[in-house]
Amino acid sequence: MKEKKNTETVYVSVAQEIERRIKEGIYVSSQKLPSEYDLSTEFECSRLTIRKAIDLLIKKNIIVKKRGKGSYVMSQQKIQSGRDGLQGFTEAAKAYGKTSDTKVISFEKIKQLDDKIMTQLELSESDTVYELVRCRSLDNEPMTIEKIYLSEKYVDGLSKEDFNQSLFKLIESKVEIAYSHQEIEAILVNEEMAELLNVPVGDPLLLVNSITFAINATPILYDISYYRADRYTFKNTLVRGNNEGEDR
Amino acid sequence: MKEKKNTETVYVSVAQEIERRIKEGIYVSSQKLPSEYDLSTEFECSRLTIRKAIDLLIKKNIIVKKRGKGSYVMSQQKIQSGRDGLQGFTEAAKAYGKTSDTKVISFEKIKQLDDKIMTQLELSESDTVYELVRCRSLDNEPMTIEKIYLSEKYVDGLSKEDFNQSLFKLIESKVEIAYSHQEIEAILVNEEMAELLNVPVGDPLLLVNSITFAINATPILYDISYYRADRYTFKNTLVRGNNEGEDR
DNA sequence: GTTTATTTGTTCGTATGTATT
DNA sequence: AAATACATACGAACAAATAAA
Repeated sequence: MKEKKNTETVYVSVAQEIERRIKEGIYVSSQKLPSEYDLSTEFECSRLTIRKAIDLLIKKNIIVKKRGKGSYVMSQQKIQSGRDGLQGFTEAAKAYGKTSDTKVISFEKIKQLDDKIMTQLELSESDTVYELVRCRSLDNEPMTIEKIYLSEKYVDGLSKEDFNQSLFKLIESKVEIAYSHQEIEAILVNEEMAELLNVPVGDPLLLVNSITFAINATPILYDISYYRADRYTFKNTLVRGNNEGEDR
Repeated sequence: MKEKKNTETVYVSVAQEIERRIKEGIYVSSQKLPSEYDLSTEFECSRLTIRKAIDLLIKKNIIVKKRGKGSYVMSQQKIQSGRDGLQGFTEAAKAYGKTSDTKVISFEKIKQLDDKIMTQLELSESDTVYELVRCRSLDNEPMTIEKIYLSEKYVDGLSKEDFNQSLFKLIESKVEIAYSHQEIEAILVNEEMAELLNVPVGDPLLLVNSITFAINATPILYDISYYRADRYTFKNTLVRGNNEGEDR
């Protein structure tokens, strides 16, 4: 173990400082930031380093740039599901100052699984698949039910109780998680879900299907999540294209 | 306005070539790309240029990188609402090989507008606001109803017929659009929407509220869109954080 | 209306650090 | 321990968009 901890990379710490100034109100929304050149002088680093720092903040949807004009602080800053990537539930709970809780409802071997899911997981009929059903609550109010399907090899040796904690942490000891594709749609609650989520039948739900992959594009798990629509929304920021590729 | 074609920037054309190879199947999903060094040799440019090209493809969710390992082609490539930023409807239509169509239902001055919306648009009671209601169809099937609220100054001199085309194009002649915040939720269809969208009352809908801003963080328009849930889903890709800033 | 200054965008070259195999 | 590959950082230069003189 070497203790070069603080290293912090210049551009990350510059980004943090700029972000701090925005939060402090030193750089106000709708105000132009100092130019890259000025910032590089102030922070005593190269302009490219400033650019990298600003790129970070653009990725975080805090800043927008315009060629020939300058960099601007973006209006507001919302909590976005998915902004920091996967695993947003517990985070979001923290951000709203709520307690979060995960309960395992069932965990069992599945004999017959939907063909579409099997195909997407790149499994054949001979493979054994497990189904994990969990209920996640905010402030003890059930918010979402998730059904997760994963191949035997990722849950080998694990039992029901192990899944009360972060699923990703468990799986990442076996394989590295890289990204996931998700699809959001709206449906009506059925009896099964109505009971689990404690809402009346006929209420709308947000249904989120997602497939999670490892770095080498191997599908790891298929997740079907049902969110109470009256308590949960997905937030998002779209930035007007920089016209890189094609026209629109 | 001249239409500058590609080739001008090295890293963009490199990115396009790499993307082409992925589409052609030369670089297969789950396969590692050549190293940045090898690519820079092949394309006869600096490694930084390759990195910028790859950064572009990462932003497009086509590639994922892992420090010390390499760059990998991401599995699949889905059409994402919002991938190219705002104004996805017509694009998405094209991608699915469908015809799209926009009809103006109404366009009129509003006297009393919801306080929340007025606040978000940073307008006072004395300001005049217009409401534009449009219906957008795919293959002549109504898909979404959008209610758009904007200040008088952006629609000055325009009449109902002008809005059958792209709203953004119209507005961008007056002010430059930079980004928008959106929020997705699920609701049940009411009678008004049921009729306009031609679906039974009680069906679920995707409700998308969005605020669009100019570069200087001035809110331009407030958009409330209702999407038929049985025909429309939002797709998204979440990438596992690179642990840049804080911990999570 | 043309020129000039400012500001971001792109690209090269070079060097060193860090993670993985 | 060594080779490979990505990450960070510096300096320098010119291009292109924008706004001001």
